[in-house]
Amino acid sequence: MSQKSLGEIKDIISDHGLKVTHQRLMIYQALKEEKKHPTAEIIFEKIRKKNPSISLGTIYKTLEIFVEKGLISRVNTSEGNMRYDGLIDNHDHIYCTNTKEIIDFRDEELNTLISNFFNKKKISNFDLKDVRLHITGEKIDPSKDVKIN
Amino acid sequence: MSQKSLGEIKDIISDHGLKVTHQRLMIYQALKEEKKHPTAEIIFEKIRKKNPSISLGTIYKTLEIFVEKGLISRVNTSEGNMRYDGLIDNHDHIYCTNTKEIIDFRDEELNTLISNFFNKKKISNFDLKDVRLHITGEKIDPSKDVKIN
DNA sequence: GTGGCTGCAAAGTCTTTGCACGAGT
DNA sequence: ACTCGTGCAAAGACTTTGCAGCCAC
Repeated sequence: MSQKSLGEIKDIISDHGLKVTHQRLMIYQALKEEKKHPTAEIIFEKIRKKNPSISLGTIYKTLEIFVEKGLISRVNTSEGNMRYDGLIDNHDHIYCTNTKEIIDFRDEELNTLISNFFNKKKISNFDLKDVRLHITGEKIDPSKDVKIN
Repeated sequence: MSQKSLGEIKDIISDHGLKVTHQRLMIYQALKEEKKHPTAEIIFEKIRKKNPSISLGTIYKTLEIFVEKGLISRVNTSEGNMRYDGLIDNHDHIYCTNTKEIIDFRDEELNTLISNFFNKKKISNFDLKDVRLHITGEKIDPSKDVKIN
């Protein structure tokens, strides 16, 4: 379902008023594939294997443009670097303090709970756009995945 | 209630196994006073007015130690810098995208809602420590405060 | 007195910027 | 063709580090 064809990706990019270049296709794809909310550096290393001529500056510029145009989003962290998220649907993040992983968490019941709450709880002088949960903790066995029951 | 005397602050610092120094007292106080979750730079400028000899390096080192020892906490951001929070009770943050302010949000009903949810929703191979909300949006009138009704 | 703390400056990391060349429409 | 995007390298912002001297305990 979330796997997109090359043609679809081209459309997404050009629909946002951007030229479709090889670099942009690769950056977009790399981010979609990478589930762990990578840094610019990680995307750079990943793409470089197939395409050694790409530059880190381009990765930064492109990610910034994608964020600006709303194709992707930034992830909040308390580490000193930026991480990106290729999925822009309404979901939450689980932060693992030992492995530094950021894992997606999706739950419809929770989303409903939260939006019901903020429908009655009004905040004045504020135009609310989005509410996300930051779930913090640590993996018990770092070699295995976290699983949501 | 949250206003602490000098003696109380000294106790907090030494109870965490740290030497009580003038710089630490000032850094701790500055952070408690500052409601907007300041950067190291902002704390530096604030303290410098009264005490011009303090160094930025000390601010960074001290904040880092305070975080490590649990006296204060870091705030997650998607900007390129670190911000700190002097209040470590369970509360959420409102992020204003135009003024870059981070405003505290406290609601007992919401805390209960969330903790009830995570009591039944189990995440395996994960030791959950903390759940916080990131409320994003923007001030309608940037010159006035956001008010929670 | 001793070990931890501070100030200073230098180094390090991450990110942005400027510019000439190259590619997409 | 014209404009926008890319690569490179330099600059910038933020943070960490090393070390000599200083201070709390």
